[in-house]
Amino acid sequence: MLDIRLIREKPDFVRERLATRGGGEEAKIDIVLQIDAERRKSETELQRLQAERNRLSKEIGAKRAKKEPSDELEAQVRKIGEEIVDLTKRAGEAEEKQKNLLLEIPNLPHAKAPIGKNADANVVVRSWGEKPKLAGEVRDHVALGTNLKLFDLERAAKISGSGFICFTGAGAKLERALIQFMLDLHTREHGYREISPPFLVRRECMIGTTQLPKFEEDMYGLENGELFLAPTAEVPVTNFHREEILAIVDLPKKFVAYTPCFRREAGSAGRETRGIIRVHQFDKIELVKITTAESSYEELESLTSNAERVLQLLGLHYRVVELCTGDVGFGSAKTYDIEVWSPGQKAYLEVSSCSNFEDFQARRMNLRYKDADGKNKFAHTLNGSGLALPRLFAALIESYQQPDGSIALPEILLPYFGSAKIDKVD
RNA sequence: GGUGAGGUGGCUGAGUGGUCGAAAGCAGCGCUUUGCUAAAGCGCCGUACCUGUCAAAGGGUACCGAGGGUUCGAAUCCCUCCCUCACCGCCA
Repeated sequence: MLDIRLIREKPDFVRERLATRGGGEEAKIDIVLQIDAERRKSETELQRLQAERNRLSKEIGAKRAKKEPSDELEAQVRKIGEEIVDLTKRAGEAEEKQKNLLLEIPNLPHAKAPIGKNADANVVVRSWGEKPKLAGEVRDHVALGTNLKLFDLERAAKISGSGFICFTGAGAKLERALIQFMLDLHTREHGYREISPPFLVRRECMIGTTQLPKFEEDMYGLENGELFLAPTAEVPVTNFHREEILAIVDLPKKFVAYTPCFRREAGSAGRETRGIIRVHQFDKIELVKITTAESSYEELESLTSNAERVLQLLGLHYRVVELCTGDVGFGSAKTYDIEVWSPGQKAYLEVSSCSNFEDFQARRMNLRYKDADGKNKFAHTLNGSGLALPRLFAALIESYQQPDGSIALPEILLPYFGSAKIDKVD
């Protein structure tokens, strides 16, 4: 949520930054300003009347104490009371309207973000490693996985419909090994605290991390829209400290969580849907940070490199892309996507999206910290996958496939997986 | 699911219709005294919003779990809901 005071004081600046997203959101600014002016007018008048009522009520109390008549004053206050009822309703409505509108205005992209309409304008900021030189026929993860029975998409569909994965045998074990490997890496070497959160989250939390109200059709809801299946651990973990005031000495907070993620993927039918690349349920390791305004961009760099480390240790080629203004997510000011190379797709697959939301989410969830001067400030929140599993799984088996159809796993997984290769159905 | 107890400021905890945004204590901050430490004394010390201003000071309103109601006036009375704790039942 943008700060209404910023909108009030620098409307041109806000409009200009929003316009770089190319979504026409800047048109909402005039409406917000108009509602804000109305709201404040009713509020000021309301408060004037309340002050008057308080004053007269005290007089009535004083008169009664002295056993003097107070009928006239009481009639006066009764009349003010009626006006207050009316104005309270009007002020309340204006506030509600303003809040709802503010919830639908996206964050301002960072001042230095590359300007552009869509993903074509994203900028590759670095890449690591090289595309693997594979001997013989290059198979994609579906062929490899089917052959070695690492997952079973047809039976998953029998259970849950299309867009679900059922890992089996060595595939299930590899999934588990990767989870354990990543959790150990982030907790032991990168200093994150492990959280195992609930997967069902309340509506307020979904609003807090910006999945709602705009993207409700992409979410799985239960209990009449009061609970949702979390589409990412970002939701439960970032909201962990919602409505709190943290001590500055406790910042940054760094959390890592392993959870399944549930997404309807409405409207993305046919896009990148082959195999296990885009599904309704997938596992993910998520990194979340809560920090100060001063340090959030530094923390974004380190968070991104913490996620990259997973690919480096697994020896997978990837690149890091900075998203342009037209491609950054609704709540984000700045985002790096980490894209792993998939030999099977002959394409880079997004396995992590590392974002700094600045105070956009914190304002929605009223998450603050007390700064060095004892003043309460909205925290800055960040998150990124570290990493998303099915795509990592796909890139891994494709990159390490052998001419005979087996998979030679990177050494670092040995203690987690228990053997160096997958060469037969288990 | 049932029964009972309870939700007041960073914490503990008073307050049962009027001058209560709320006693007191603890913690925190500042000052004084003091050889150091300690202790004592004095003062300050919630949040949001509106207004005001270059900025402030200042003024005002709201908030005692949430939402309604009664009343001239509600932390206080009434209703509904939520949450926490304890015990019972059921259950992975």
